[in-house]
Amino acid sequence: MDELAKQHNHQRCIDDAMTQARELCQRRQIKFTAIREQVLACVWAKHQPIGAYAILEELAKDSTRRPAPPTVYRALDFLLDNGLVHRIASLNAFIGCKDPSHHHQGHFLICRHCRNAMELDTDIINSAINTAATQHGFAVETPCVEVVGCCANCQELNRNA
Amino acid sequence: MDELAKQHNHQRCIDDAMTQARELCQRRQIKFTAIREQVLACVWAKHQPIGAYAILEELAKDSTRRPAPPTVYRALDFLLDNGLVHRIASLNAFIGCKDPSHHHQGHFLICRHCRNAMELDTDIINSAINTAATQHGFAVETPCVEVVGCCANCQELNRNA
DNA sequence: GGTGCAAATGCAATATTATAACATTTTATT
DNA sequence: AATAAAATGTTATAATATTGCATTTGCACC
Ligand SMILES: [Zn+2]
Ligand SMILES: [Zn+2]
Ligand SMILES: [Zn+2]
Ligand SMILES: [Zn+2]
Repeated sequence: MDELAKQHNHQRCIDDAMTQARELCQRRQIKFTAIREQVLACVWAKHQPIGAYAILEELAKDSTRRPAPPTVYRALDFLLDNGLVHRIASLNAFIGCKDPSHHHQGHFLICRHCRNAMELDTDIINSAINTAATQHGFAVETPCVEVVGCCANCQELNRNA
Repeated sequence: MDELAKQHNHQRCIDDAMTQARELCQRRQIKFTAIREQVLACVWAKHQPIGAYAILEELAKDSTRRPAPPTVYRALDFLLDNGLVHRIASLNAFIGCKDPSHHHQGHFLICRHCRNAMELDTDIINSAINTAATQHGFAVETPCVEVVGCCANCQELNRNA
């Protein structure tokens, strides 16, 4: 069964992520301010990548006053710099990183139906990229892999439909 | 020596691309109109991905009247649909496809210094992606691989600098 | 040659994503 | 308290992309 299927206790995903973030910021002596925490919570609300302006809408709901775009983008920049979120270029959207303590550029499987994105934790793809790049004398810095397709859960649902 | 190095005769890249496009459109009974041809020529002017608005500027130079954004985007949509160009999501830019007759999603090595993008023609990366995806029951549709780094030529130049 | 249709283009407005520039507030340090 | 640095607020604007509708063009049909 896929980790994103119905049974999964998402509150635990959220709690884990927020706890990891707090601890990571403490270790690194950087500030996990209220805004940064709110933005990270928005990002972790779902396993679907969320856009900056959608985050802005969420923040507007939670407090009486609506923050301006730079507020959200600055928080996102902080979270990106510290590896707490990844940016999905092909969607102009952001998603929480499941392993922020270890610096890396995530690879994502993005379901076209349910919009969930899953971060891969395999080295297979990086190896293949390095092999191909090396053949051309190219020095890899930041590989960006965003695979659109259909997740296991949605394939199952479509079979039953 | 890298194919993008100084020796390479780029006029030939352009001529080949335009000829291929004309023939492909003829075979498929689709229209290679003047605008589409101009846009494709802009895209092929360099090996660097070019943005839609930069294309628009180029078109404005060549004729007295400046086209509106939809003109360029429609031509790009046509070229994308027919595999004549690829979109580089991480740059919001477009680049000519070097093998439009064979339907595929390109993988790109993008140099951070000279901005040239090279399309890979290897299956290694696709295999790795499929392997990783299959482990999660994910059905791959369109893999997007955009690797930023430093090309062979620029590494050479930096060594000498 | 005209008629009608579909595809392509022109055009104006607007949506979406992201950043620049500068003011103000907060926090930590001396 | 004085100072400096970091973070946030605020306004405006840049950059990318799309919607909706009018007009033109190319082409099949009569
Ligand atoms: Zn979850
Ligand atoms: Zn799905
Ligand atoms: Zn060339
Ligand atoms: Zn280079």
